[in-house]
Amino acid sequence: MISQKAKYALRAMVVLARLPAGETVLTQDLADTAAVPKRFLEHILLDLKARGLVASRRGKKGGYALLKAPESITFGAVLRIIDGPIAPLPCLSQTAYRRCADCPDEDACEIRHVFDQAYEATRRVLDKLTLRDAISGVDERMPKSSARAEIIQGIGI
Amino acid sequence: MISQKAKYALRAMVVLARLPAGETVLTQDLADTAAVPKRFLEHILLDLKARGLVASRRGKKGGYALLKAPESITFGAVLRIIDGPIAPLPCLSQTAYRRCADCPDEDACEIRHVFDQAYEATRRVLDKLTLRDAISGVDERMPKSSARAEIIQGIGI
DNA sequence: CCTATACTCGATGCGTTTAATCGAGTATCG
DNA sequence: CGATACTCGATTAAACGCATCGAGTATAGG
Repeated sequence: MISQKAKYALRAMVVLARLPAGETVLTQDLADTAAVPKRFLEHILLDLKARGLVASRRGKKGGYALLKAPESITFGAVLRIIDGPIAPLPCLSQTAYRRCADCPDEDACEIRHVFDQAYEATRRVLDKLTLRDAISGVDERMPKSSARAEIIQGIGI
Repeated sequence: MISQKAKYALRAMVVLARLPAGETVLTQDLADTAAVPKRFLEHILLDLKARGLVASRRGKKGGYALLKAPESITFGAVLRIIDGPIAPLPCLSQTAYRRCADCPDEDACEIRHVFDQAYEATRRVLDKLTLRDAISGVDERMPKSSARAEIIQGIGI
């Protein structure tokens, strides 16, 4: 199960992905739209910002916007930022490899071998599907990727 | 990530799957072989027993053995017993469906749609691969499925 | 330049889960 | 009948999840 926090993050990112080009959204509005506790959302957005997925502007007329095009933000990327490694075993993680303490030989580990296959199947989905995939088909009239640069420009990064 | 407990359970089950026909193994020996704290293993085995995956005999010459053939015990089955639902979202679980509290319309949930695909990919692996798959190729001289009935017989279930 | 607005961010609370350990109880073999 | 070994509820310490609070800082607009 993914964490509640990850669910919040993904819902917020989907809202941001639907945002018209050049617009930002206030944390409060984002919290209302995505149904996320505002105080909690702040922390989530800071994490996403630190990893370069969103940008923010302070003060009046402030708010958040995506820093990358929706089609270049995968579900896997968001999930890793919020929940950490997706891999079912630490010894399978690409982003945070850690040897199992009590495992003498990884290549001989039957459990690792099975979960390797499971993980690969999962990755093929989560590292492929993007925010664009999530919102397309549901609402066709949204800002196209070409307009995304303006948002970044407009926010002054 | 799967829990440490699930790792223990799977390691223990792999050891049991390798056991020659008709034999049982003491909890202590199983704990040593699979590198699991004995006291903790007892609880794990009780869970697996309650769900019909293993059988036990008390007293001298007691111990544990598989109650089903290794090829009919999937990794998913063990995982569900120990860690609960495998599904990344409660609203996707077949075994423990639960609506997300703040979701007005499941069919319109973009997050659900993406994770549905991820989950299906995972299930295709975990609900297909069995203990037999795990041990075959690593050690070819092990009890074949036909011998499994004797174990069940021998243990008096 | 001043102030209302809104992002920043460390600290804290607290209930749940995880990963065990303990000890008393009970069944079984020889 | 006694040694062995499974049974099982109680307890525990640490970590984690899910937030909330308050003080701080940057910015737009008057």
